[in-house]
Formats: sequence, structure tokens, C-alpha cells
Amino acid sequence: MSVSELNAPAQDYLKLIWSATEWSDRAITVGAMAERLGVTASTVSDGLRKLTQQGLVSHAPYGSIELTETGRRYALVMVRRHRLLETFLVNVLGYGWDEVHAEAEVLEHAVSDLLIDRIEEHLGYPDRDPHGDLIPTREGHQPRISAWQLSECEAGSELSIVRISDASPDMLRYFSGLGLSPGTHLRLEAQHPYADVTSVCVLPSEQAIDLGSAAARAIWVVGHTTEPTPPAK
Amino acid sequence: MSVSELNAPAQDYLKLIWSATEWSDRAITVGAMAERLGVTASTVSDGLRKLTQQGLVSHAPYGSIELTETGRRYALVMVRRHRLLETFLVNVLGYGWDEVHAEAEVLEHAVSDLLIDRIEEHLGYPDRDPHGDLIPTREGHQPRISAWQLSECEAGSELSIVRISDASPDMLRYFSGLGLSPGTHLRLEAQHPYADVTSVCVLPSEQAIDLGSAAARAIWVVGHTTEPTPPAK
DNA sequence: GAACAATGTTTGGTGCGTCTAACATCGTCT
DNA sequence: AGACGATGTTAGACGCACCAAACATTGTTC
Repeated sequence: MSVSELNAPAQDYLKLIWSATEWSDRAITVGAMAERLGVTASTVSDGLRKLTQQGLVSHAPYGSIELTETGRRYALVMVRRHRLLETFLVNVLGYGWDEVHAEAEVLEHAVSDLLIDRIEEHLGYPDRDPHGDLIPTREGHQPRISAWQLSECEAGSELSIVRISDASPDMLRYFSGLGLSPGTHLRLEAQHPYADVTSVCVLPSEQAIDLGSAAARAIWVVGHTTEPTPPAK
Repeated sequence: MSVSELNAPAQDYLKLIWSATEWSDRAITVGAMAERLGVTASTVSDGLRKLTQQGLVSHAPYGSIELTETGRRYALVMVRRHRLLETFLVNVLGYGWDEVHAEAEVLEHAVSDLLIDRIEEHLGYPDRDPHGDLIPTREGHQPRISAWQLSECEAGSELSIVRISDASPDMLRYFSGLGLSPGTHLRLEAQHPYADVTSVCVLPSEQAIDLGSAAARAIWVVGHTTEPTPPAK
């Protein structure tokens, strides 16, 4: 059996469950899945029951939603398809990076493994898609993501937030209120180690924000315009 | 409304009805459609009723199957998708011309009009796909070409293959192994109707080949040096 | 700890494409 | 012209994904 034999909704469920754990340690909920997929919670609940029966998801009623080893492998195939398709549409066919998502979302259910491998070869085995996300390998291995905590970076660099660790729900709400989320671009103005303050400037709005050390440790970034910013140490 | 809003079976029906009239003047039958699509006749009959209600097909019960003007336009969009995808897979991604059909058959239901236009642009607006079939334009215009099945031609003529119908991958591989593809020149040595064998000679290599009747029907030719060979009868 | 709000599951029902089997029509052969 | 085989249509049923609404559970708040 392979992921290609699953119907499109099942493929979407697997990909979504995996995606939720790429930047967060908290498993996704039924409600969140339903909202993301534009269906009702009952539909998702039903779908998860079937995936559990197929051994791809482990989910007891009212319990948490986890992928099994096979489910994770299948999910990574879907993520790989999506990201290679996006890269292909941008690099080869001249799409804007903001127009590729919907097209890739449809195509990922239609392409064969052979086609994806050929696309990868044609692109020269890229590491990342146009959004900066890492592309899983054919073997189902997801390369380690290299990102750094904002607290460890040097002043002056332009950065993209790739992850906000969610140790505290309060902190997440705090970031949300400041407009800081994965994908936000910012410039690191200054580190004030003794005051435990990190000063950043959100781009392109140029809004200045001072963050405490706990906050600066929760935000993970990569370099925005150039190569990933090397860690300070 | 556009052809993209139809479900995949409806798109297949339209394309198939159109394809039947590309190389023959006889309209297709319900039974033939069912066999080609791998479904039962009742399914096709039902589908045709719905397409008739939508004004894409004109078909009275037990009557002949014809496309309306809108139906023909939609069908040509699907043919265009299929042929541009095949060309793209061969020219850009290195597929063999005998392996592209199944992949294109799936993708044609998933691609957007924008993607097809970008592919066409990237290919440099080709006239023909790898099988020698003409690619309809974006405006839905399909140039008419006159060619004959090898099985219908007279011995002694020198011919060029312009098209190899892509029904069976096995047959395509067989032709590929013999060096027969669109553009190949050959001389028709003899027709042996009772043995169902057509003897040809590939030019300029002078390699002799005996083809069965199914093979001779799949190969479409025009006269090589002179005018198109008139059909035998 | 009881009540309540938020979240998740189950139930019953719809639309769609498909099938099998029964039925209708067409065309041909005697 | 009538009968019969081939072809096409209709009826009834099934699986599937989905939804709304009823129901169950969880977690939090007073």
C-alpha cells in the first residue's frame, strides 16, 4: 500500500496532522483540523476513525491525535509533493510565491511518485521551497531545520520568524497581539543582555517592539534576505 | 461556468466524444465509451443524460451522441490540457513518449488554465504532442489534419508517420522498440489482409517490419515525398 | 464539587458516481 | 413481418464524503 491509494481527504488529514507538529509540540485538535480544511468537526472525527482503523493515526475518542510511524511516512510524502510542486511552479513556470499554494494543493493529490522525483531532479534537488520550508527527501527523511533563537542572534540582521515555541499560552497570545507569528519579517535592532531586553522592528511596518528574554528565547528565526544568520556563539 | 467546474467523469466523457470524431466521422456509442472508460454502460448512459441537461451534449435516448458547441469547446480544453501535459512530460521532464499517457490522464483533471498556459509558454507554443497529435489553441481552435491509418494505405507508397494513437502503453513501447514514432519515414511493402499483416520498411535504414492489424490501425500516415496517399477504398 | 462552556462524537440524512439486474428499443435475419 | 440478439435505459442499492443536530465528554469556573 502507498499514500497514493488513499483518497484526497485522507491525504489532507495526514499532511495537516504532521504540519501541526512541524513548529509546535502540541498535537492538533479536531476543531482546528475542521477549520483548516473547511469541513465540520463531525467529518473530521469520522475521517480520523477511519485512519485509525487503517493504522495511520492513533486516536482514541476524545484523545489526542498522533501519527503512527506509517502515517508519518505518508504525511511526509504529501509534504514533499507539496513543497516540490511549489518550488517547481515558482522556479520553472514563473509563478509568484504567493500564488502557488492553491495550485499545489490540488496537484499534490494527482501526481505520481515518478513525476515528483523527476521534478526534484529537474530542480537540482533543492533543500527548501519558495516559502523557506524544508523539503523532505524521497526516503522520507526530513532534514534538520537550522534556525536560531532570537535571543542568540546579532543586532542588525534581518530575520524571518520560522517558529514560536509555545511553552506558555499567555505568551502566544502576547505575540499574537503584537503581530508576531511564523512568517513575520523583522530587523533585530539591539540586544541589551543586562536588561534582558531584545529590541526588534517589525517589517515592513517598522513598528518597534521590546521583548523580554523569555520571549526572545521563544522566537526562532532564520535570515530573511541573505543566508541564515549565524548564531552569536 | 467553465470546464474546470465539471467533475472528472464528465470531463472524460466530453473529451472521449470529441476524440472519437477526430479521426473518424462516426459518432461514438454508449458501449464504446463504457469500454474505454472502464465503467458499465448504465453509468455512461446516466452521465450522458446529465451532460445533455447541462447543454453540453445532445443525445436523445437511443439516439446518437453529439457535442453541442459549448461541449465541443470544453472538450477541446481537455484535449489541449492532455496534449500539452504529455509534451511537457516528454520535453522537459524526460519521460519516454510511451509512458506519458496515464500520468497526463490524471493531471488533466487537476491543472488550472493558468498552469496550462504557463506550460505552453515554457514549451514555446508547440504545434504537436509527442504522439504527433495537434494541440488545440487557447482559443479552442483545432487545425484539421488529413491522415490515414497505415492499415488503409496501398502498398508501394512512401509515407511519414504523423500520429500514433495512444490507447495502449504496451503498443507504444512496442513501436518505440521498433524505432517507429511520429516523423519516421517508411515504405509500405505489402498488405496481407487475410493474414492481418502489414509489411513496411523503415527508411532510410531499410529495416523490414511486419505489423499486425491492430498496430497498423494505430499508425497514421501521410504521403512522404508526394501528396497524401489516398485511402485504399 | 456542581454547573457550565467548550470540544468531540454519533446519528440520521443528502448528493454523487457507481454497479447489477430488469426492462426497452433498435436492427437484422429469416 | 415477426423474432431475436445486440445495444441502450431505468430502477434500486451501495459506498463514500459530507452536514446538521442531538448527544457525550472534558475542563474550567464559581
